[in-house]
Amino acid sequence: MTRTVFEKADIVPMIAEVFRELGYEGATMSRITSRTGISKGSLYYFFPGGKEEMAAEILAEIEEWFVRNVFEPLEREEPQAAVQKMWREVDAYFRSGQRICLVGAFALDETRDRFAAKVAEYFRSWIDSLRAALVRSGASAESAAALAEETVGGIQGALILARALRDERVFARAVASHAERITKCMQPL
Amino acid sequence: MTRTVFEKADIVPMIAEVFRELGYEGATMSRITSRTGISKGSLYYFFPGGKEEMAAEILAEIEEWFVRNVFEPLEREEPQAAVQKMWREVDAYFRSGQRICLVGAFALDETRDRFAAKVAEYFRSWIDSLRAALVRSGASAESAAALAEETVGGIQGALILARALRDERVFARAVASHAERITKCMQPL
DNA sequence: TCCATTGTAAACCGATCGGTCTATAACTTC
DNA sequence: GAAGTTATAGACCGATCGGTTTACAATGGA
Repeated sequence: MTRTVFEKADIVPMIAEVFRELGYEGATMSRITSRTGISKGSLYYFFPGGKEEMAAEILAEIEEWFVRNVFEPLEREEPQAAVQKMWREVDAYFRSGQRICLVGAFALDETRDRFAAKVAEYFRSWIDSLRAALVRSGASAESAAALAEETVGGIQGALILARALRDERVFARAVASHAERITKCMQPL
Repeated sequence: MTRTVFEKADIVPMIAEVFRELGYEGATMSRITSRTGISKGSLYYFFPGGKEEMAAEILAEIEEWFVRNVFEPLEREEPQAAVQKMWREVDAYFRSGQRICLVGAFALDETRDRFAAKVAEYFRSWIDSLRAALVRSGASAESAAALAEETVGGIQGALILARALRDERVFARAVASHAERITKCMQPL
C-alpha cells in the first residue's frame, strides 16, 4: 500500500485542471480523485469546505497569477513591453488555445452566481489594466476602453472557437490580429 | 389533480433554457422538471434516450434555427441585407447579451466530446456562411475569412464578458463594433 | 523511543442522480 | 360509451453524489 504525500501548493493546480476539463458540476469528487490520485481524505483535509472551497481557492490562485504576470505589468511597466509580455503569458497560459479559461467557463453556467464577484473582478481587472496601458501609451480614453474590452472578449471567444473547432490555429490567428490592432493603437500613424 | 399536456415542439425550447442556465451536468432531471413543470414521465416519453437525447435534439433545433434565419440568408440573399439581418437575429436570439450561447457553453466543458460534431458544425457553418457573404460583396478571400472568424469569435467572447460583468452593454458595444468593421470591409473606401 | 502532528486511504452516510415502471387521465375512433 | 391510444404523474430503482468518519502511516521533535 503506497502512500503519496501532497502539498497544498501542488494540488490546487491539479484540481484546477480537472475543473477546467469537466466544469464545476462535472468535476465530481470521484473524478477528481481518479484523475489526480488525491484521495477524498486528503481533499477534505486541505479543503474542509469541499468543492466550493476548492473552486474558490482555484479562482483566487488564477486571479493572483494574472495580477502578478499580466495586470500589474500592464499598470506599472512600460506599455509596449507590458502588452508584449501579456501576449506571451496569455499564449503560454492557455497553451496556445488548447486550454480553456476556467473563469470564462464559470461565467457561463450557474456557477457564476456562486462566484460572481470573483468572476467579475477578473475580467474587470484585465480590461482595466489593459485600458490603462493603452492610455499611458497615448491612446484616447474612448478608443483605449473600447479596444481593451474587445481584446479581452476576443481572447475568450477565440478559446471557445479553438476548442469547438479543435483547431488551435484559430487562437493563434485571433491573438495575432488583436495584437496588431493594439500595436496600431499604441503607435498612431 | 391537474394535468398539463405538452407538445414536443413546445418542450424542446423549455428544456433548452434550463440547459442554458445550468449547463449539461448542472441540468439534472429534477431541476428540469421543477423549472419546466414537465414530469419525468413526460420527459422520458418524449426522450427515451434521456438527457443525452434531449441535448442532441436541442442542438439540432438550434442549428436548424440558425441555418434558416442566419446561415442561409448569408449564403443566398444580398450580402449587405443578409449581414444586417444577421445582426438583428443575433441580437434578438441572445436577448441583447442576457442569454448565453448553449453551443459555446457545450464547447467549453467535456460535453463537447459527446457532441463534438454538432458543436463544430455550428461554428464552421456560421463562419463559412459569413465568409461567403463577405466574398460575394467584394472582399478578398483572406480578409473575408479572417473577419468572419473574428466576428463569430467576438460574439462568443462578448456573451461571456456580458454575463461575467452582468452588463449587457458590453454585448451591444461588441455587436456595434463588429458590425462596423464588416460594413467597412463590404464597402471599401 | 515515544508522542504529537500531519496527512492518506477508504469505509461509510443520507441525499440525489439518471432512468424505469405502473397507474391512470384525457383524448380518438368507432 | 367501449376500446385503444397518447401522454402525465410520481413511486421506485441501483448507482453515484458530496461529505464525514475512522484507522493508521509517516514524519519530526522531545
